[in-house]
Amino acid sequence: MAAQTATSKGAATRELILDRAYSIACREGLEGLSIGDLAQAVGMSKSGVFAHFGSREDLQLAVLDSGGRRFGDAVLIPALRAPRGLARLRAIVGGWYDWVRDNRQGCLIMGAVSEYDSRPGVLHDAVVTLIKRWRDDTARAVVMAVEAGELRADTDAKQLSFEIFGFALALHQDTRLFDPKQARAQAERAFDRLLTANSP
Amino acid sequence: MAAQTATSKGAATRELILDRAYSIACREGLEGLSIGDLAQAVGMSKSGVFAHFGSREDLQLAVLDSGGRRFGDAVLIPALRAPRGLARLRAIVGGWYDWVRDNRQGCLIMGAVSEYDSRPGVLHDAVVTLIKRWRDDTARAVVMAVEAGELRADTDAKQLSFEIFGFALALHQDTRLFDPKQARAQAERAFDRLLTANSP
DNA sequence: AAAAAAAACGAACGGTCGTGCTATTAATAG
DNA sequence: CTATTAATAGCACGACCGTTCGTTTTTTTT
Repeated sequence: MAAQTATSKGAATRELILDRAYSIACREGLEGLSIGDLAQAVGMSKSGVFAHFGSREDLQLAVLDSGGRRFGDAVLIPALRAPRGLARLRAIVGGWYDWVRDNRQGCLIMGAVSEYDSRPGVLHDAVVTLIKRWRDDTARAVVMAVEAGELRADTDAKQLSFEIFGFALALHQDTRLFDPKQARAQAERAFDRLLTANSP
Repeated sequence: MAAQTATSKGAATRELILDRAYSIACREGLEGLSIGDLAQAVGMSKSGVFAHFGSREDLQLAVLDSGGRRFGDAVLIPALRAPRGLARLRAIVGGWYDWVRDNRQGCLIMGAVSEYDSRPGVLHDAVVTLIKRWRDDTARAVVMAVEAGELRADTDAKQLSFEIFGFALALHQDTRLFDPKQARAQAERAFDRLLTANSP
């Protein structure tokens, strides 16, 4: 069978479809993503698109998953290159703030949280898993900063990451509703004040 | 014509419709609210419901407006009975936290923010107006607390209300995604820490 | 009680939705 | 180059969408 190409034709177009689907879902939400619109966006027939996923729900799951990967690649992975401790925590938060700025048309994951937070189902579960992992990563970074002696020893990592999340949510909201630059400045300042309040 | 009844029949059923619409939209969002479902929920015909609003968009606007009134009645108005200053600020935040707890099936306004933050139109504008007023009320309460000497004189009211909003957003999210009681505790603590950090 | 006005109904319209099916075309394997 | 398999198109389906319109029922006014 010899060395098989990395991506067969099918997998390649599936990737293309997911790409368009992601950008539609960023604006319209996962619930606002329709197969007809998506097919038109990629220049295929509805059934052609549909065949790649088997159901709308599976499509939504795949898009959500791709959104999680994008965020990981853009924010979490780069932050892992920063040294453990405060530097890495700053990298996470800074990357996240940049993410909010750069995805001005909407953040898929934030939208998905709103859409599925009170609606049971596989998508709800997927959202919970995504956010939990993300939150845990943040808390872990806090713990390492404590261990490095860069934050007070009695710092509550869960509490701190709760507050960090709050600032990011407020930034996200204000960026879209009001003035992005001012929102960014306020978020930066909020985070800095949080760090000084917890500095040893 | 004599003393007219306060509400004609039409206005009364309109109110009933809005009531059901509100509770549907809390779960499904304003975009997930369909006239057919709504008609079934109130036991009327689709066209009967429709006639009260003239268009779906006007229905959505009316529901959003009713949501704003509900929040005002439940949180903002009661807080005005607290004396100016820190007491009133605490009342606003506490009432808000209670609101998140009591609307477990979802907050209409928070959902609307997500749905329309990046989609231009009358609903976007209505959401912005709603949030802006709400935020200004919070900032005003902060200013009065400063004037009363209960917060440091150099307190930045906009900054503080940004952070308060962040905690409420995080509370909202965690309440639905994770553990409501823990989320509440974290939000309380975050707010308290904020106040102590800014106490004179 | 009769007349006028308001409210609700029922049926239909053109669309779009997700989803099956059956062909047909394109990519891969031998 | 041929045989096999994977990928896509085309079409139709039942369901629901928001909306319109004419009719009927209910409420209000005279």
